[in-house]
Amino acid sequence: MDEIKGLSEVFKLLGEPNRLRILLSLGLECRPVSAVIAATGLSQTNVSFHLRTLREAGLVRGEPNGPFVFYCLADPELLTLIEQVRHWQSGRVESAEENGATSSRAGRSAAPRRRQRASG
Amino acid sequence: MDEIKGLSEVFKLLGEPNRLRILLSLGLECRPVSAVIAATGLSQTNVSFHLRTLREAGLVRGEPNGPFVFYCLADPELLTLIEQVRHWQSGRVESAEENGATSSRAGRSAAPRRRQRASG
DNA sequence: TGCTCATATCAGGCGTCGCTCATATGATAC
DNA sequence: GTATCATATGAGCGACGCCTGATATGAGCA
Repeated sequence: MDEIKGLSEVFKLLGEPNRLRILLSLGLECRPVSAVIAATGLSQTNVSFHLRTLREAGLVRGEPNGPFVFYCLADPELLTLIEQVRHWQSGRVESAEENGATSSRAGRSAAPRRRQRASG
Repeated sequence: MDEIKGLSEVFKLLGEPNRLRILLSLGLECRPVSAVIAATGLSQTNVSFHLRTLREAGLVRGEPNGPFVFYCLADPELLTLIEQVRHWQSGRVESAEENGATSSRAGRSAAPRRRQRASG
């Protein structure tokens, strides 16, 4: 597989808010599905669905224990990476808020050149 | 905005293969759109579309120069973060290839418990 | 064996978004 | 002013994937 494609697939997995919530709810522990449901407030089937996706991608692993299945990160290093991006993003957000006096349009990063649509 | 939602949006932006290709084609330089098109092989309008998305999200900035618009990363730190994840991912890929003797089903991370669908 | 609880899976609906075609706009040269 | 080149934008289509409701399966207990 194309390397960049494979890399983008990791990002894509993390790019779904509820899936990211699920991963972060695990932290560095192994937790039963019910704990993930309680922590995220998502439905059981939705959690199960996302956990399957994460499991098949190799980001988490499931370990049966009696009637429970405990899920944890397959590699704790992933959490470190996520936290690094999180730290970077929070810095951007704070920086953007400091520039908050600009209008919402400017906040959307106006096109580099003046441009008007004739039909506009 | 919900912090995790905001974080997932960064990942989502990076989770689109062509958008990631565009970002990586910039590297640490400011480059005209035409260079991005040449480097990625994507159509002009598709590149422009993605650059707009990246620009509005604040990941890149565009600088007009004569008839050209040069784009670069708004924060070079982003490239560092991407490369870190890339390094992590390539380690996983190599590790998975070393375990390549397993069947494709096992490679897909079988469900934690034996499960058969009666209607299967 | 039947019941309860925990979890997984299936199928379908619907919203999101990547890409294309057509076209508009800005900058420069003649 | 016109032509050319570089780039941006609008609109629409089709693919994708999240979520839900229904249901299946496994484990434990009486």
